[in-house]
Amino acid sequence: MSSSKRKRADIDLERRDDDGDDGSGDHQPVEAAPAPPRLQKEGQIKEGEAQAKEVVEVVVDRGGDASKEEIKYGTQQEGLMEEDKQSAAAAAGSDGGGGVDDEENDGPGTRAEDKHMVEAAPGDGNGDGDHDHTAMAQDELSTMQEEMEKMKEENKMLRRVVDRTVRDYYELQTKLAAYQKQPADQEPKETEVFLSLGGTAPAVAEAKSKEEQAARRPSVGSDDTDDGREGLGLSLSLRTSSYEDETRHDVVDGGAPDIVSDVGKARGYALLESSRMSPPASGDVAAAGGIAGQQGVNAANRKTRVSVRVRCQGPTMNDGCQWRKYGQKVAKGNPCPRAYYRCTVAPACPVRKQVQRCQEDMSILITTYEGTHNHPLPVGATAMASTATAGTGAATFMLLSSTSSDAAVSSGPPPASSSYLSPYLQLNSSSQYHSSVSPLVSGTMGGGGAQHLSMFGHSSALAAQPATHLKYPWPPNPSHGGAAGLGGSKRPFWGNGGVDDVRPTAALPDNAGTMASDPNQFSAAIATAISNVIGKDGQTAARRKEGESSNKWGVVESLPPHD
DNA sequence: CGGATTTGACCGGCGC
DNA sequence: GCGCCGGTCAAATCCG
Repeated sequence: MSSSKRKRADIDLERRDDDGDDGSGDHQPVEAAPAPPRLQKEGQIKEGEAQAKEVVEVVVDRGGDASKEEIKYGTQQEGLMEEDKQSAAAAAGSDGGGGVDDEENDGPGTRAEDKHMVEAAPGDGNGDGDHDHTAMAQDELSTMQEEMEKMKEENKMLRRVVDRTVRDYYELQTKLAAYQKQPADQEPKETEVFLSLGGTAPAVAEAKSKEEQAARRPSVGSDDTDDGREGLGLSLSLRTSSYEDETRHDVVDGGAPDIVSDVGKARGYALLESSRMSPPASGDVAAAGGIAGQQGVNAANRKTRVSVRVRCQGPTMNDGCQWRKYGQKVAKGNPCPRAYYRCTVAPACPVRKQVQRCQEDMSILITTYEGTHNHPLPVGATAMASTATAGTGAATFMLLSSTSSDAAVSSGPPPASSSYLSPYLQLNSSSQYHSSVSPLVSGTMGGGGAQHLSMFGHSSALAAQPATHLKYPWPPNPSHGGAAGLGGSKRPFWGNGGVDDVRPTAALPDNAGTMASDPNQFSAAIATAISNVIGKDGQTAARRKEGESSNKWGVVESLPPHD
């Protein structure tokens, strides 16, 4: 107070102390408030949008090393698309015939009902033409059955594809790790690995384009948008490129527009971009010693920056952490005010986040996390939140448990690249989690001490990792944690209720439908994983301008189920 | 009443 | 050196 002029970096901690005095920060935050209700005005999101398609695209650029990874989990154009179409067609057909009106569902299940309707309809009306009706009904019935059969087959096929994709994904990871090992001190050339499901080839294209530079064009949008909305798909792409290319993603700052445009087109995406600004001496970053929070000083310098774009209806994204708004400002280039939040889960948590909406698509929320949490994340924390942490190098590996088969994740050998740690992904639809993805992130802090952070952790996971001694406001049970569970009341912050779109649920490809149910989660998880992985890497680069800082961005785009 | 949010001012970094 | 701009502070206000 007296000395209002303190250097931010240094001050961070000081201030925190202050805060502590004032409000004894440890508690308030904890129980407090759900996401800030106010932003809602800005957002004005319609519910309808919330359900868009499920497209998840994760792009992680490891600028420092000039590598970029892109994972896209989304529109499975062909397969799913077709399915959708058929569904639609079927639905339409039945409607026409049976006059089903109330239920506009398009799922297969509905169809069955429709069928009945069809049969019934004739009956009620007139007694005449029973034969015809009957005949017709039977005819239709058989037709529908055929359709159903087809659909079933398609479903199988899709499932297979998904499985395959997942498998491929892991393989790629492994390969990637291998690549990483290769001496690439300086600027890795462009390594691109794309994994796509359902012929998401376009995704790749997009990825490239993106990389190409701000020229973020339609790729993303087009791809997803076009077909995306109708179907689900999953694609993953990994790429490594020299960071020069990516120097400019102003996304975070004024750049918003850039991405926005992108996103705008994409209509409904959630982008997760992660970048980290860290000093050239990347290596240290991690080593820096642990908890950034405590090392406030350095922390400032080695801040991890992760930007997440999510189509979110809520005022803010429910990332599982508790935030306190400390400022708001209108940044140049985007009329939408940018809100500044500080993590209040732990008294001295250095993590901050900026939330801003895309000017073009208000439904898209751009959340930028900065710093590393110095405390374990709430069970309900989302992957995104973790991202930040992970980025700092806290995360050594990530675990998305998945029941689903092949996903056999833990595959790859720890990636070894000097700074690169490969994530172990496991997609799991565990019973407890409502079949939600529960990624667990645990990281080793460079300092040698190992700290484990868990995002959506399983209780077990948490248990296993005694991380810090902080008291957590949230119950260890995943049951609560699952974002889903928190109904909205005022519970722990993450309780925001389903909040925004980020509802952990999705599971893997076990069933395309499931995936569809919430891709966001999945995407988020993936994004996190990726970012984590990448995050570890030494990143260098443009630490100066934030705009540029984006050397390495992880972008996750996720669209809610059908628009 | 306590805590969170709002909002204008201030500060420091960066580009010109 | 100046101005712009993003980020943060802190008093005032709002909310539960």
